[in-house]
Amino acid sequence: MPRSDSSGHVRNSRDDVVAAALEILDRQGLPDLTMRHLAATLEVAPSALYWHFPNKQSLLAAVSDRIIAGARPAGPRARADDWRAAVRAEAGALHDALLAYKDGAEVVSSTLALGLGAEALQDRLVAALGSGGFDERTTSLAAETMVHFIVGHAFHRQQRIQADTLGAVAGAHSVDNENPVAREPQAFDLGITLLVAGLDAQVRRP
Amino acid sequence: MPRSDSSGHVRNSRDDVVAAALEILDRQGLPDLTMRHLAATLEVAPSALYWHFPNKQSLLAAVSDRIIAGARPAGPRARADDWRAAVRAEAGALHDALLAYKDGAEVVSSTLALGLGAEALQDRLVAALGSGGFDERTTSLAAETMVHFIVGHAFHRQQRIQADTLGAVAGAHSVDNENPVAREPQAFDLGITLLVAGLDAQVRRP
DNA sequence: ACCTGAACACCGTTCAAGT
DNA sequence: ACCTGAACACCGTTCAAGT
Repeated sequence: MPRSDSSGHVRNSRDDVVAAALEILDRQGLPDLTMRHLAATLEVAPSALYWHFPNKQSLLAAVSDRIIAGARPAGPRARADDWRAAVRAEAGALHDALLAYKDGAEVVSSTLALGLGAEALQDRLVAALGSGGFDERTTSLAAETMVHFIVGHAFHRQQRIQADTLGAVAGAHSVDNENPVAREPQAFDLGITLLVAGLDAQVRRP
Repeated sequence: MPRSDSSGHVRNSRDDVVAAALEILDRQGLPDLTMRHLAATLEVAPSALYWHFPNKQSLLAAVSDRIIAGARPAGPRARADDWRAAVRAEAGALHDALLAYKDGAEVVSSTLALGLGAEALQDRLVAALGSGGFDERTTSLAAETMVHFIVGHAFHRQQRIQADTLGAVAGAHSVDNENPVAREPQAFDLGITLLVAGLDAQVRRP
């Protein structure tokens, strides 16, 4: 929450800026998340944002980190020694977090690719894989593969949701049965199943 | 190759435009591939490009399709019944194609996510999986998972190459032994191995 | 079939200066 | 510690008109 000083001027903290950015992202989408638009929302000049962040990319990195930090595994906590359950829970939580904000997957994807922040994604999967007894190399590689799948899948899916939203206005046809978005959750689970099965095989025949 | 008409004016075909775009991409990178810069290269006004393409995204989709079409499996052709070898060959070829042009993975990634073109990527993997005897659903899901991995991995890697290129100028330190890019090819193979092993398990216990 | 010219409505970023 | 004002150097896209 922004505070005003003694003269009534509103002053923003770095967190205020990130929160406002996240709100624009979720309500309007990434194309509308411009420095100028964000500044207008905060009622400051665009140049004021550069006191908080050196450039737009680092702002987006902060937004990414916040999106990922919001990932919470649902359901009962997995037993500490059940790496399969732990991986499924973590992957599902991360997937949901990316879908929680409009264009969330795209923002995280770009931040990830540029090598700024978002390492939390991989770190959490590495931790979930911990009790599997894999060597370090296999663990980090498996985690990386899963990150690519999770982010790629969420990105792709979020785009289809948006296309469907526009198409629903224009096309006006759409049988629930054929809705490709509706059967997506299963597709995500099956992808994770495939990766877990691959790791399983790796364990038994190393 | 552009042709000139009787009055000596150069006229560009759609293919000329794509070729010029691909050249800018490879030499200068995606940030420099602007409609205005591309137009200048072709010695036309920026608005001329809109006779060939309705917008920039569709231009990038055409560029993506060309990048993917350049993927050629290396080595001897796999036996028709060996889906594991076929998948490995196809995945490797697609990976190499994405890396063949600067920022190639990023261009294909965005086109893919936006749902314009680049379906050839998934189609080729579906074909390679053909002799595996998987049901249609498993096949298309496995192909999709692989696409996410291949593109995500190549994107990530291409970004690190660029960071290293810049860092080499600034940092001036870099022991070959610790070079993270150098040990990447193996990482890619291991990821594919994981996915193939997962499918293998799926075959035996369906 | 392919292009020009001019305009519209924007961008991210820098920097000296202000409180 | 946080912001303003003004400027720089760009963008993608549209559209009437030209050959």
